[in-house]
Amino acid sequence: MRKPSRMPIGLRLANTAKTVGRAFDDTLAAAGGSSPVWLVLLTLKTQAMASQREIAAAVGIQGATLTHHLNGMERDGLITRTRDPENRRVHQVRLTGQGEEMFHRLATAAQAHDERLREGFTEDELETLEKLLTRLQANVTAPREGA
Amino acid sequence: MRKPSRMPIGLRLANTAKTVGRAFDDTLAAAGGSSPVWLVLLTLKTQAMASQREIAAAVGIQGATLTHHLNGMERDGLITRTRDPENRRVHQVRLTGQGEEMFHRLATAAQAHDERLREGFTEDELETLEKLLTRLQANVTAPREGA
DNA sequence: TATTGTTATACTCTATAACTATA
DNA sequence: TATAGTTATAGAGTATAACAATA
Repeated sequence: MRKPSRMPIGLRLANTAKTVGRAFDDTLAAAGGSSPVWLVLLTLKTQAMASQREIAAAVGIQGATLTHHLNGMERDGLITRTRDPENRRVHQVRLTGQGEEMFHRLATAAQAHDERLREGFTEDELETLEKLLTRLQANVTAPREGA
Repeated sequence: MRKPSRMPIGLRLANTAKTVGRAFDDTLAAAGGSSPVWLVLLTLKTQAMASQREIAAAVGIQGATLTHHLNGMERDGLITRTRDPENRRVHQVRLTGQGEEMFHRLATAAQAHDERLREGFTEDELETLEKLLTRLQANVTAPREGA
């Protein structure tokens, strides 16, 4: 006879994500950034030639929401937006020097956060955790019969 | 030689929580509720005699934020607030009949969500996941030398 | 017509500061 | 003075709908 999990796994996940996410937000804020700004910068550096549609998809937000963040980032001198001469509908988003600096500052902060997070975990445990999280996400992403 | 985790675990956690959380929000919304309302109702049913301070702590929000939600829930007829005659500073929050109904509706929705989430997981895996999440949270909750 | 992105507007959750009532 | 809670205000993140520009 085994004692079942006493708490819904979704609630456990939400609690953990809330606590960890707030700690991360604090870390980013101390470095002068925020979570969406960091995700946008990371996407720009990782997927160099991304259109705004692609960036929004990568960050997991709507296009209009991305525009909102890009407006702020442009105002703060982190990015520039210019039209693509090949297809003038597309706006090319590029990092400025300040944007590069911000990226590196936030990358450092993010790395410190992640090292703190990993403390006491073995590589195997991290891999296990990552796989379990992926499966959890898949369960919710998979199309349902009813939908 | 082992291949290290390719993605920061914090990012993996945030992604999963975002996807799963949104699915849960949709589920609750379809049942006429929301995440904070569900957490408040759950706390009221679980810790019967909670003061607002305790409810706020259990839900993980500030007192003023809780007041905001309770105002909405009172307006919607889910709860009543009366002063405790023993200590008139304390407000006793109680579920109305409608509040009970809402609780059961959301509980059903939450259970369905969690069953979907657990699909394909063994009890052992869920327990492992729960323990790993708890350790992750502890890493961020623990006091730092620098703080 | 379809696609890319912006503008206008608004909603939800959250928070801090100042306040009232009570002890 | 200290505690419980509320009010006023604001800010961050997100979203939808309507629109403009381009293809």
